[in-house]
Amino acid sequence: MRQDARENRDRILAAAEAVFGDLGAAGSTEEVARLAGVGIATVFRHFPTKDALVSAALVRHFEHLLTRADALAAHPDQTTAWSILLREMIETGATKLTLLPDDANLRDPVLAVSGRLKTAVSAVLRRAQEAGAVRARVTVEEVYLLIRALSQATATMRPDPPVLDNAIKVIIAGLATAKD
Amino acid sequence: MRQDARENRDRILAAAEAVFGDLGAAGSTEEVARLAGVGIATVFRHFPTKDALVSAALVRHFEHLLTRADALAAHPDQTTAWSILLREMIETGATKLTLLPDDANLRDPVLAVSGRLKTAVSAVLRRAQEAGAVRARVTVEEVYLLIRALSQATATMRPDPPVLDNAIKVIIAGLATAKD
Amino acid sequence: MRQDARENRDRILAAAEAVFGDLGAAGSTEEVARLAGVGIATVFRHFPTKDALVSAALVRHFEHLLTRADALAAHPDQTTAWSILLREMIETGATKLTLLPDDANLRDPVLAVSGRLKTAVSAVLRRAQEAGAVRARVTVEEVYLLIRALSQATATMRPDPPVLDNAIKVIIAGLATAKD
Amino acid sequence: MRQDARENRDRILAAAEAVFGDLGAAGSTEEVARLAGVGIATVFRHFPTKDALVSAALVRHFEHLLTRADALAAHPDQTTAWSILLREMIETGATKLTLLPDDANLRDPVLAVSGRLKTAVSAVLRRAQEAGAVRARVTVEEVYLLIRALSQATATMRPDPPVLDNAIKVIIAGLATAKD
DNA sequence: TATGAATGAGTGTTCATTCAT
DNA sequence: GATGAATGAACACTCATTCAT
Repeated sequence: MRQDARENRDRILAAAEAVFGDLGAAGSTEEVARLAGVGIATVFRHFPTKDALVSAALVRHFEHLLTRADALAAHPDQTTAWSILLREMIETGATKLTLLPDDANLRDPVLAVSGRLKTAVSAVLRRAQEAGAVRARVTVEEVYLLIRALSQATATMRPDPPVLDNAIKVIIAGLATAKD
Repeated sequence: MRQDARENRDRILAAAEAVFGDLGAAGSTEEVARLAGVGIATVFRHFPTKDALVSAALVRHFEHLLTRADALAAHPDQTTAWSILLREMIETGATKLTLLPDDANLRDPVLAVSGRLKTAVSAVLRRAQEAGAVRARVTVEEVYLLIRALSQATATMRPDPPVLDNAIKVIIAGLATAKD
Repeated sequence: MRQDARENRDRILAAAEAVFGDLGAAGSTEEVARLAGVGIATVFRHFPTKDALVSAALVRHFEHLLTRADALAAHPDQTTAWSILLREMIETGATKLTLLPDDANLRDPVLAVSGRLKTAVSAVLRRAQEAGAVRARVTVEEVYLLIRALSQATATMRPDPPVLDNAIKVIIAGLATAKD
Repeated sequence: MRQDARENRDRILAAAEAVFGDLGAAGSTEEVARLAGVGIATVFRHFPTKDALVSAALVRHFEHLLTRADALAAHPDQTTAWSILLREMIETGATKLTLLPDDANLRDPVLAVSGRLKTAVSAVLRRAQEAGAVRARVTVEEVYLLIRALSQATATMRPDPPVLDNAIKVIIAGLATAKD
């Protein structure tokens, strides 16, 4: 791939994240092209389908979160690391893009990276549990559900920051104390 | 209104709740008509606009929840009442339909009934606080955000029931212990 | 036909003239029903088709003009009679309703009464020619065209009354002096 | 704009003039597309709205007439020039398209060009008055009403050419002799 | 290879006409 | 005989996707 092509690909992905992050998958492909400053056909040359574009944007986002999770795994204070990761996943809209019609549309690459992400999050979670910040019986499944729920709600409902903050604190407190 | 008309109206509303609950407001009016077993024009005779249809479905849902909240306000054990209400609002998809483009589209009746619902929920919440089941500093705002988030996520992600159950327990525990 | 049925028929026709006179054939049948204070099905019981309704309204209008033309034929001053007839046909919208898609839709009764009207107008015209108020070579065809044109324009463009008045004077003067 | 696009634009405008000229603004956009030999979406790419399409067709027509009026202003015989202009405006359907629902829909460009056209017509009219071919008291308002009326009638009623010709002669004679 | 014009299926909405009450 | 609810075909307009330049 030539360099200008790669640059275009990146600009398109960034635009896609902006557009679909705001509007969900209801955002239009043409809007993505406009924001990226390229023609619509260029978008389709890089991503043969709208679904493919959304998937690629998801992958990009998951890769970024994966990097963060790995970094936080090395944090000296695992209690703090855990709450930072939680907050970031919610606030950066880990799943803004999960509004996809149905999961069957998700391409393999998405499943692959989201699997790796889940593993990384599990690792941070386990350390937090060892540090006593999260109850032992909590699994990554319910944590994921809570993260995705709040993250999606943040994208669609745009709550006041202090309200969101309090809600996150409730979850952190709940994870620390919930009896199974 | 004639009896057959009223029956159709009900069938249309039920269909609308199913369609928009699953797909958000992106669901199509024609799909609603098909599911209700009526012609498309019949839908528009009853609800002059897609917005009006979505609003009416919302109102119906909110009215049902309002009834439940009022009933639970008389429950002998307010701690239990609170957790039942929370669970029901999440599981019956209190806000499945909240994916509306923007709240400005919401007709007055929606605002009216949703206002009354919030008041009723606040009442149950306050009793739960007096019973010590919820921390005093918690406000209805963050509770609402958490409910809507989980309820929306339930509609779009269809988590396994035990996972959802655990997530709800986390929230209940968090509300009981979160420091402000 | 029962008396109430006949009354309904008349109310419907009057409403049709009002609605179609204002909006052309683009006016809606339901609006006619509303204005007449009857149900939509009643309109269709009396006139099986929208075309039939428009035609009937036309006939009514033409019959009224026919009466006027016959009366004016007996007027002592044929020059005055002619200009009165012209003015009335234009101002009452003799052809407001001529915006019909195509004349093929016009039912026989319309053709019949419009033929009789044309004959009556021709008679008044001939007298005006004998009185010297209109040039001999003028035929009823061009007069009709001018009347329908101005009448239609009056309905669709709603000119200021003095402007319309001046335009009518131009036509009357032209008819009196035009060389063939 | 690419050349094929410009060609399509022209074909669409020509089709629009044919369709709306015949049927008034009641003609359908799909019919325009069919006649132009393009897909419906192509029409909307060029003209974002039906109103915009009708307006553009109007502008095209008015611009053509404006050119003619300016040319005729230089004609050596202003009496002849006047009657030529009148005839052309009527026969080419200066206002075929004036059946628009309401003038509020007319975009600024339409108002602009129609204003310039009226000015140009006024100039030719004034010269004709100076040449004695039109009475001094006649204003452009009543001339415009007559032109638009006959032109609209020509479009909707398709009179025999000699009948139309005679009607135009009546108007020309009337303008020359009408007392105010 | 990148562009932007063209496409056709789909969406919300209206309206003449038919049918159950 | 009158009512008003139901119907489906049509219309204006949008959007993911393909094709000529």
